[in-house]
Amino acid sequence: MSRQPTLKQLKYLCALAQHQHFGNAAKACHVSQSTLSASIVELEDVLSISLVERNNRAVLLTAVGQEVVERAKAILTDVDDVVSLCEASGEPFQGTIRLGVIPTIAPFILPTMLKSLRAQHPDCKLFVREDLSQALVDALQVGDLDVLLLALPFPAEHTDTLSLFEDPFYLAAMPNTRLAMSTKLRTKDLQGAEMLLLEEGHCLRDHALEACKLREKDVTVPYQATSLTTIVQMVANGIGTTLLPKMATDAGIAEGTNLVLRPFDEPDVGRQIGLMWRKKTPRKHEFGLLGAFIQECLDQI
Amino acid sequence: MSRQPTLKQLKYLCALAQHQHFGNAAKACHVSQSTLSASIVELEDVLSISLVERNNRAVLLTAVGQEVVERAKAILTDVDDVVSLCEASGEPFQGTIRLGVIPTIAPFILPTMLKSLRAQHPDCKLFVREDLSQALVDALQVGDLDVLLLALPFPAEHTDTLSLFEDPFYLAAMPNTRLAMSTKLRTKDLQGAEMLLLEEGHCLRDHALEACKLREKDVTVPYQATSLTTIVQMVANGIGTTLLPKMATDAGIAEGTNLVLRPFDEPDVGRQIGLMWRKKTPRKHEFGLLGAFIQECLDQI
DNA sequence: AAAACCGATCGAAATTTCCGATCGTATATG
DNA sequence: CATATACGATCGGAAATTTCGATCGGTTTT
Repeated sequence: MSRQPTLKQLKYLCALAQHQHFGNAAKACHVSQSTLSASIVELEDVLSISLVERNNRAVLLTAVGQEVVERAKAILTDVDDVVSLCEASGEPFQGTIRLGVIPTIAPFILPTMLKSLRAQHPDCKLFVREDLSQALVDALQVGDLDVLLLALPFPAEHTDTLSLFEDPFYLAAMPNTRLAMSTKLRTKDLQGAEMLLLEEGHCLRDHALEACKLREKDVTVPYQATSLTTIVQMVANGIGTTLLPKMATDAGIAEGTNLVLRPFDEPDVGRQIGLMWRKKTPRKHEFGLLGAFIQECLDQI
Repeated sequence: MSRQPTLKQLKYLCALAQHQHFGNAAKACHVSQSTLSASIVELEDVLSISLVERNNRAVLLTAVGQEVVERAKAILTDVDDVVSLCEASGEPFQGTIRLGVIPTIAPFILPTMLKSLRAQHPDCKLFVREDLSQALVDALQVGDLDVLLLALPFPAEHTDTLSLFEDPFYLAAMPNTRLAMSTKLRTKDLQGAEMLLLEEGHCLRDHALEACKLREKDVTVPYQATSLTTIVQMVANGIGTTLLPKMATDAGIAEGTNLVLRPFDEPDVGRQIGLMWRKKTPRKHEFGLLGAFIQECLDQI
């Protein structure tokens, strides 16, 4: 009867697969290199198979090793889910929630939300990570995050989403421009305008293009447009026009400028904001309540 | 940062859930009662929640405890799957195969099969368990068995099946009876005959009823008919008639009697024999080869 | 040729695990 | 009502393990 591998061994193996380097993986696991090395050897011994090829300069996973890593990851997140289940089993908002938020939402919601949360649920520890949608989804799927606040739709397997509210786009332009002065504002009026949008990777960019039926070539991509605030400043300096989510304007992103903010005279020009979590999470109910909580926060703004 | 539960702790919890008794669970895990008790306490400590209620005379699982047990079981079989994956990753038939076989197949195939296996794959360790289909399926799903050899169809979730061969039914009757002497044998001729079949729970019984379009009331259920050999002896003593799978007659189950064995003059009167395994098993390929191997064995009989 | 890097290995120390014995409590028995 | 029995919790010490720093042997870079 051969023994079972240990969770620790599986964890170390996953870390090794991620870092491709014994020393770094060990550091990430807060153990010495010798410990991790021995652990991997022991795992290979228990499974009586070679998982890792330590050739010159590179740490490579065997075919079987890769498969084992995949399964080990799943097992580890399943174990984490058990922990989460227990944490959440008391009243909701008692444990730790690891929340991912995209950069075009975070600055406009988090201040209000964190304040309300501390007031209403002082025992809830909220860990927030701000990153692009794809990075957040990746982190969600490997179990580094519990729930995401982002713009939908965003493709992600093994996840469920909860739509919270519509966030309409406003046109932001200088007062004396054509678009600022037209009687009615339609998306087709944007054709040929000098639109400034965030750089590749921001979902706001994609959703704005889609909502306004624009093509890539209609858009001017400014050098290093990494935040909406930057873009607003550029528009205020007459470089072009842009679209801002209502959320951002409500938060006063255009204060201190003389920009004109105009809603569209058409329905459904905007993006959908919602929550996303792993299908298998044991905390669906709590996250549903979190959604309601976020909606309350918005009403207060 | 709270620590992770250990696989060992989860294993002990599952054993406790199964035995509902600390001492017995400990025995099943080959540890002392104190060890298991402490382990459970530690697990509850790590998860900071009560999993087990030790009231008077009874060990009861908390609601959360039950959920944790479910997940723990899944995790443990996933870990076992990793081990299986590695065992099977070398050449097929090198590791241990835990095979479940139903009682109406086992005695007629296993002798030949085990002999061939030892000859062709001396490194393959075959662990065999003989039980009713439902018990085997249960064992398969919790990971106690790797693959089953049984009669299909048999409903089972999360499993795949591989049909191997048809096993026609033969009528077994005394020479001077109506059914033994009729020119052509049809299933409808069985109406009203005194059919002896195995007791409830044997799938052979159900498949025989279905293949011959018989109802429960057409059948005489003898007291304690637990094996085909017993039934054959009863028929040989003139108590009634029965159906025998060809597999059993080939193995000479009716030798030493003067029973008439007649095939039906109709197609598709029989049962389908096949393999079944968990959908998620990493050893599909190996089990496919096992199926081919079994077919070869049959050709030798 | 020397230095730097990387993973394996070893022995000692620290930690954890495990067991038997015992305790406390609740139930069954006389 | 007293005693016996069954069960799980707890404790202290022994045994097993885990962990670390130091070091080795190999390769690559300088």
